[in-house]
Amino acid sequence: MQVPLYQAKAEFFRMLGHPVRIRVLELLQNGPVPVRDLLNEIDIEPSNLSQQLAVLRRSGIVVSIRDGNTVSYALAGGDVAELLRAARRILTELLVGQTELLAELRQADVG
Amino acid sequence: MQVPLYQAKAEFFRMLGHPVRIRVLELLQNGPVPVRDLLNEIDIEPSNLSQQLAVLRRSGIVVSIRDGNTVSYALAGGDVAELLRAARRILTELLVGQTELLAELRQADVG
DNA sequence: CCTGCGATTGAAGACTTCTTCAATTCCCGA
DNA sequence: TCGGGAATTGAAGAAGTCTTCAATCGCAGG
Repeated sequence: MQVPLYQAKAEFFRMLGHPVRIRVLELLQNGPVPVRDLLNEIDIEPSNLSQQLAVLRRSGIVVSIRDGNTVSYALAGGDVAELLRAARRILTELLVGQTELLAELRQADVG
Repeated sequence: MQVPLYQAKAEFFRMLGHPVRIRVLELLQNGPVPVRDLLNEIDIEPSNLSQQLAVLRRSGIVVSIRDGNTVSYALAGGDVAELLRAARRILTELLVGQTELLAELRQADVG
């Protein structure tokens, strides 16, 4: 392997590290979606969406399918859902942790 | 929720998007590890490691524990292992996809 | 108290990534 | 073949992240 695995992983996570890209992946989870519909959901300029779609395409996690005048995107394979679920689980813990911390800080204010 | 969830997720993934941070999380999976040992494994300047550890700490995914003169880091909670496994599964698919693509390109060269 | 080691911090410049713009491609229908 | 809508591209400035440096903190031992 030319590229060390931990670097490939880091690149992979960086690819996920953008709100629009996350939303797109979530929207694609029930099958292909036309760019037009993504634009409807996401409230962003078309060219910006295209840029983000290009990032996803380059990584290989999605593919684009042209049908006449409309282009649709679809997940390339695998269990993206599972990844996002795992992320949500951890994220939930982290946010709970922060809430508790916040509560303690408030206590400290009062006490 | 003040911060939309998809933005929190994006920040979370961005936090993971660095080779050193990934390695640290992997090294912490069997329990706390002193900074000294991390430095031994990772080949990076101490101050750089500290910066990356600070990123992890700020996100809440790890905590630091001081014992006399040595500081150790530990996972704050949850199933980071599962997340990394899910990531590896997808990553493997993606890399296989790229390898196949490469093979096709070579075919095209010959044919 | 002072020295030294382990680790952290803040700041600055190099480097990446984001957003936006104008220009372009692709395809359909007239 | 021309017009027009859908989507993409390339480029440029703004914004963010990385690496490194010197300075600092905290603690143990002399």
